[in-house]
Amino acid sequence: MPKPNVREQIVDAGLDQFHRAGFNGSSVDDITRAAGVPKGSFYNHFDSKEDLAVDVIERYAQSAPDDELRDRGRPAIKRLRAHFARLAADFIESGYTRGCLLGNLTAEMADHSAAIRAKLDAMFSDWTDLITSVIREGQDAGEITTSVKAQQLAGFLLSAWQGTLIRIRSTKNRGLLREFNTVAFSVLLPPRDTP
Amino acid sequence: MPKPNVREQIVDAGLDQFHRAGFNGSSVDDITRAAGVPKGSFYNHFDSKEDLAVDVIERYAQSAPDDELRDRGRPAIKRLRAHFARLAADFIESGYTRGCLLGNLTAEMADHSAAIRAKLDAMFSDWTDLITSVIREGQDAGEITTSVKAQQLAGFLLSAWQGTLIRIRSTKNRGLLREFNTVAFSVLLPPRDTP
Amino acid sequence: MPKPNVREQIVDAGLDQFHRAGFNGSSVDDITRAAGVPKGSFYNHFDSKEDLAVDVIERYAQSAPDDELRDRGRPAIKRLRAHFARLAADFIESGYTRGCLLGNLTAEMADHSAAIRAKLDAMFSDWTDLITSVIREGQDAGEITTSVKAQQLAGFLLSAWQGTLIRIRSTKNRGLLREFNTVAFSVLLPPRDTP
Amino acid sequence: MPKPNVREQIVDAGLDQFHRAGFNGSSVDDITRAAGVPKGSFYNHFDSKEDLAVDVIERYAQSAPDDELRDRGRPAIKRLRAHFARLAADFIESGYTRGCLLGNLTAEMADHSAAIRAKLDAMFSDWTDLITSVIREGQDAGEITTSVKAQQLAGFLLSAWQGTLIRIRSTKNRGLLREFNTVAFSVLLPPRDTP
DNA sequence: ACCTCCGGGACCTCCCGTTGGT
DNA sequence: ACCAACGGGAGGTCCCGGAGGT
Repeated sequence: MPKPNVREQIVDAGLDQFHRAGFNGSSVDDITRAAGVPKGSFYNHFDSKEDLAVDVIERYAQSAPDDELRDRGRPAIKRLRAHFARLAADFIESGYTRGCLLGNLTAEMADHSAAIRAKLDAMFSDWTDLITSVIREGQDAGEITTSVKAQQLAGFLLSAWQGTLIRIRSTKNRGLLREFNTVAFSVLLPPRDTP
Repeated sequence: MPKPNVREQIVDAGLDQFHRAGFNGSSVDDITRAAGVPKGSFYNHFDSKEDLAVDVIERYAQSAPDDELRDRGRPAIKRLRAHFARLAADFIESGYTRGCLLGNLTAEMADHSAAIRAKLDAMFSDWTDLITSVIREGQDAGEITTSVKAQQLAGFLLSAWQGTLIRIRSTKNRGLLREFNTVAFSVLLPPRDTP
Repeated sequence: MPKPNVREQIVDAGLDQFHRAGFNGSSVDDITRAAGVPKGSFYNHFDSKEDLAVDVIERYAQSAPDDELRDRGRPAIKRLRAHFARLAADFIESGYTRGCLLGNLTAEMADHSAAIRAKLDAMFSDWTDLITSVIREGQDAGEITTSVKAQQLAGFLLSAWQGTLIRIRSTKNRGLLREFNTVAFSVLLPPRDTP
Repeated sequence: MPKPNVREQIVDAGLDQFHRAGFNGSSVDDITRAAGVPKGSFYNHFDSKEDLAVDVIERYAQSAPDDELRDRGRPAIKRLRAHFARLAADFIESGYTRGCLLGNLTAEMADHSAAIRAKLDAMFSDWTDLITSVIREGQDAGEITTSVKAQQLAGFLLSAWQGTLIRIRSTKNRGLLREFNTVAFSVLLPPRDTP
């Protein structure tokens, strides 16, 4: 058991703060106070708040749940549905707050910090890749029959999910989750037959 | 009304600043300086920066282009495509910056300002309503044949668009626009025949 | 019946505000808002906030209760006791807040505004004169037998009262009222005989 | 401790400023400028201006002269007279300005800051206790013979003193000092015999 | 006579990042 | 390596008073 690591505590606290209040809404002071470390210590571990954000994004992505996606024993579509259902459950539990840190920081910081944007891009990319591979497996198994390429489908699902989170946060209407589940997934389904 | 309207100038400048830098990233000083009015005048017109944001959101929504949607002479799907193509063109022209103010402010402020959230909700709602009516017309005309309800389709399109903007801003890869155009719209199209 | 007088309303509101929050704690905006008059009107009626304070002090003194003191049918000491009992009752009812506006403004402003100080002096002087005349009547009637001059007794009573208000506001202990009633008044009483 | 203590300097300057201009009349800028420290440093040491006021009150009370009261070699009444004479001398020297910080802050802030009120209460209480003990010694020695309890006498003396300061500041008439010396102290004296 | 709108400046507070001593 | 103290500057807000139109 490693001794309580100051840097880790700061990253943890930073993750929570950034998720709650955004980058500009979180002060270094807020973060160190929440971490229970002296404020002065911050700059021993990070060059800047921006630097912390990069680490926070990494940690957020690493600790995001992806068990459902990686469960190779199940059909691809079930894995995808389970994945987003899990994300939705967490979101509902929070009372439709916070949303996805990757989306939030993109909206807030993409134009202002190249380092943060690049990290967000990488994490989105990992996520897309993972979903792409699941879709590809579904295609190989014949479960997914659309002609659209796996990577595009993956990217689209992620975009639709991000947008759904945003819109639910503004409307506080969870009905949009149902739309996501039915409409977004419909693009994976085999073409419907004409009667 | 001879005197240049200070309030209007502040709203204009606030719109631009909030769009560029977000709510917390824009200072009242930035805004009044950009508006060319003395900072001290700000509070003659607005109770707070939050109060300004509410007005800015209103103005953003009102000045958003919706001609394409309202052009009742064209088929519904063409109108929808033209609408999002117009939004996309503006976005491309900006170099994939800024995104949609409604989405950005939702991501940043929905959990922290009830007034802002409510305004965002209302504007999203207007937008959804407009799209819903177009879709409904398309359904009535037999162009749109999916069984999903018009309102759900409209909501989904909007979410997908918001998410697409977010993800493009992080990846700087306009490929996602193509995904939106093909995949998102596919849900409107008549069921494809199996060969 | 004169039509609702803007100036009067400002003075009334100013009295209340100054009494609650002091001179520096009350803004012109607070006052005009409380008065229900447009803020811009203020300077049509008063040269400055200081100028208003002078009027407020006058009004405060004029509207202070002095019926008990003027009731020439009763013995002087009873009139004095009734006077301070009335002031005490008002003070208790307020929850030991506000104190005496004359004392408060003296503490806050005497060193900083000659005009205010002069007005306070005048009002204190009127009050002392009134009490002096009551004491003098008591002396003439043989009720008050101390050798101290009436004016000194009056001044002392007023000082003791002001100090009592101050101290009660800090301690929230109304016990000091009893001290005032017994100890301060004892100086008026005839020398006690040793049995 | 080699480094000039910034916090101490701020407290010193704050004491002087609050005493001269009151709480609302003193800005943090005034105080830090007088202290010769950068304004930005203020909030490293105090949570708020209110927080500083609490410390200032403590320091004011601690540095108040009480040698005369503690000089157990002298008769109690002489000690009390010497104490108030000393306070009066300081007050006269100031040109009847400033008064007592405890009384001033009570008048200005008692209704608006619980923390300040509580501190004022404590300091008044210490002061009363000290005077009470002197009076009690006088009673034990038979110098003070009134039947009133020592604590009430002490409280009354303090109230009368506070009120006297207030009234002198408004009238600029030091005659009230004489009244305090003769009338207020008379309550300590043994009952006068009738000739 | 009135009052909307204006404005320069100051209010308290907090920011992010550094420095110097341990 | 740590961190208390620091610091210049900005944060949002509100101040008192005046100018200019009705």
